[in-house]
Amino acid sequence: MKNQQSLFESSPEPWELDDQPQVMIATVVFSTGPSQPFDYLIPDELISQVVPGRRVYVPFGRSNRPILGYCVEVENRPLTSRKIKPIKSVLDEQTLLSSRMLTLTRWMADYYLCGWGQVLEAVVPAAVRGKAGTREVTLLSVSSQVATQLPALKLSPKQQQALQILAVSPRPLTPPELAQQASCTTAPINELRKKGLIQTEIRRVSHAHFDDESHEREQPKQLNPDQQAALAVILESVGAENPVPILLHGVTGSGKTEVYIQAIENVVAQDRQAIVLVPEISLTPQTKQRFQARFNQIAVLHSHMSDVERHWQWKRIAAGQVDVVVGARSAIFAPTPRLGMIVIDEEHDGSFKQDSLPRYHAREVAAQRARLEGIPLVLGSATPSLETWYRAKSRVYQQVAMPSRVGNRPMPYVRTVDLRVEKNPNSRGAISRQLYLAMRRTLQDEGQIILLLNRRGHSTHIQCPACGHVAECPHCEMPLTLHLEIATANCHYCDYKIKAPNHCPECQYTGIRFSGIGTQKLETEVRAKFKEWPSIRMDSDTMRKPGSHEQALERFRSGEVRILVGTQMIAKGLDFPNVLLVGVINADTALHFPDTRAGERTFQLITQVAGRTGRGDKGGEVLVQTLSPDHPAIEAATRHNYQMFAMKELPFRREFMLSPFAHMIRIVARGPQQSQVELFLGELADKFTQYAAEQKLEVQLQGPAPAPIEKLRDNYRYHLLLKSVSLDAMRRIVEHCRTALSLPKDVAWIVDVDPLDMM
DNA sequence: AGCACGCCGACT
DNA sequence: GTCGGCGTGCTC
Repeated sequence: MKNQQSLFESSPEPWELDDQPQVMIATVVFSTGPSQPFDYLIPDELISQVVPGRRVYVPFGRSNRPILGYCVEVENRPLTSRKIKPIKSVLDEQTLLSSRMLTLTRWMADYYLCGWGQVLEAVVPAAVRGKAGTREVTLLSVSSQVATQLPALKLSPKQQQALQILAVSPRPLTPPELAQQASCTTAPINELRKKGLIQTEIRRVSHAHFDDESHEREQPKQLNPDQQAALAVILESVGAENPVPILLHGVTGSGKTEVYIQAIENVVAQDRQAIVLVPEISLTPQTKQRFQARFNQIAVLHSHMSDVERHWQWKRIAAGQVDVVVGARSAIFAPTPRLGMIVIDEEHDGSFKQDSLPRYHAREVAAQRARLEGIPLVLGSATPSLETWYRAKSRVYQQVAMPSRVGNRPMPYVRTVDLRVEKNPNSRGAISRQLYLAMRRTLQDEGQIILLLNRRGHSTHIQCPACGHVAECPHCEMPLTLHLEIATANCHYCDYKIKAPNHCPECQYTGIRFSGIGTQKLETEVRAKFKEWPSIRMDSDTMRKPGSHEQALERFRSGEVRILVGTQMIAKGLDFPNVLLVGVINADTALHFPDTRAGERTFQLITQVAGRTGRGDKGGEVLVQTLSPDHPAIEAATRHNYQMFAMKELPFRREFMLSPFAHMIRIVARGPQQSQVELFLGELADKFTQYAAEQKLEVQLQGPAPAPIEKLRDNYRYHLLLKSVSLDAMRRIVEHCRTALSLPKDVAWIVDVDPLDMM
């Protein structure tokens, strides 16, 4: 590797090179420990096995303890450094990463400031690394040579018989099989192996098999002119040399999925594969069915998959047997051998950003992968991220719009309900008079209703009216949420829970108050007000069991359930034509978060959930309850006006040097002692400033300041924001300071490049 | 990340 | 005197 620090002071002069013996050297990276690459000598006998993308055991450190690393490069070059150790052995028979995937992961390590090995560990599923569902078997056979001279051999009776049986066996046998057939123990068999009369082959076999159920097939749908135009743009770039990513900006219900599918059909017809990324919660049976009905070989990668199946699917994909891979974030790493297109549906969705190491954004990784493979990337959304929108406006990306719904259905009519003036004594609770009447009307018209409330639990606030005491998590100092069904007060940031208090723990007053509304309380209110209509609640509390999601949606689809209450998991992708009313209980929940993306998130959530109605012939309407009906994000969402939202939001982002006008790196430090954490991050900030000045790097520093979640699981948290037009400048600073500052005993810090979440 | 090396305090 | 505390620094 070029960037590896040499143990020698200088590399040999050109005239010395001829005399240097050329040797095979492998560059190896590790998933733990030091993040820089290390060179190892490849022994002659391993030359054919040591291949980039396979794992190797190498001696490491003074004690030469064997550790596992990824070979990322093999090179024939003169032996320059004195200290080079040989590779011990090779673990994988097959390459885990193609050279393109190695390039991609290398880019990720550079971009997201983490070790290459750490990236590889995240990209290759644990199930694949652990070879889940496979087993090593020993297969015995007799070589044809030995078989011909069989009668001439002098052997003990048992050995004679075992050898005879093996010689006539149509397939190789395992030792226990042979022992059974020859009715002997493995002892005589081992004797034969020792004598070299039996050939031994050790093979890894898979026991897993997952049947491809046959699926009902569907024919391509007729496209409307907008869809045809969009498809044409995408297909044009399928054949292009270096296609530019395409933003498919289509309103909810405009038929984006059909466009993706027909584009992918074209790719598959050319014997290439496609990857389709969808948000975590959109990975529903409907999504799966939709693709299964149109493609022969698809792999759906979801989080509730067993290790054995995950490994099996990975192998199928790597073998080129899969045409379309559908999955959440990590499906971007699917080992498709001839990738022809990447589609990201709902590209604005926050679940494409990983919140653990490496903190990548699948959209950015996809853009990079598409670039490396020279293939189109299609980004679809009704509410594009401002990053993507801005790139499209600046002609970095191409844009196609689908401004109307399929079948020329109108967009649903959206009204706001101003909660500030709503003071009807009949409507105490979460449902305003107006929403109540609309619900009544909808139910009488045989329609279905979706109610969105983005807070789970029963009551979000537990406070004593006598002394003012608020029930808080002792580990996170955040208010506890009452969960009435199990009579507990839970922390939503860690797993702390206590029995629901019936008196104040401070002053013993027995009238402790539960206020603030969650989905659970809303459900109770709905049941009380609409006794005769069945309802169902979907949030992470009720959808815990595998299959419960499917079951709940099926009950709603069938019409058995008329009212669906839920958190944001019901805001996306659902396509039920009989939903005639959507109610947003509180549009402001996300609005007042101390986060620069609060407006964007609110706009997206309202627009998305509003899109769940008006999908049939009976139209649809949306009621948005809010305390701030004049907020630009809410106003834009009620008018289905993305442009209006973007034009309000972009100048703000420009002024405050926020994405997409600048890059940001967020540093979060945490530790059990507040002063220590604060002090450390202060020192780090000083180091940053100092180095930036030294190197004349234009970087803006904000903080250190307490993070919005100041304490989490007994750890105090502080953060520091770096902003700059040049991501490279910031990366250099962080990289430099990472080594220049020693870390106090129990303080840890993380680096988040292009953060989405500021909590 | 581990692990060796090293430079100081309480024991046989 | 030496056993072992954990504070630095190196690992191809």
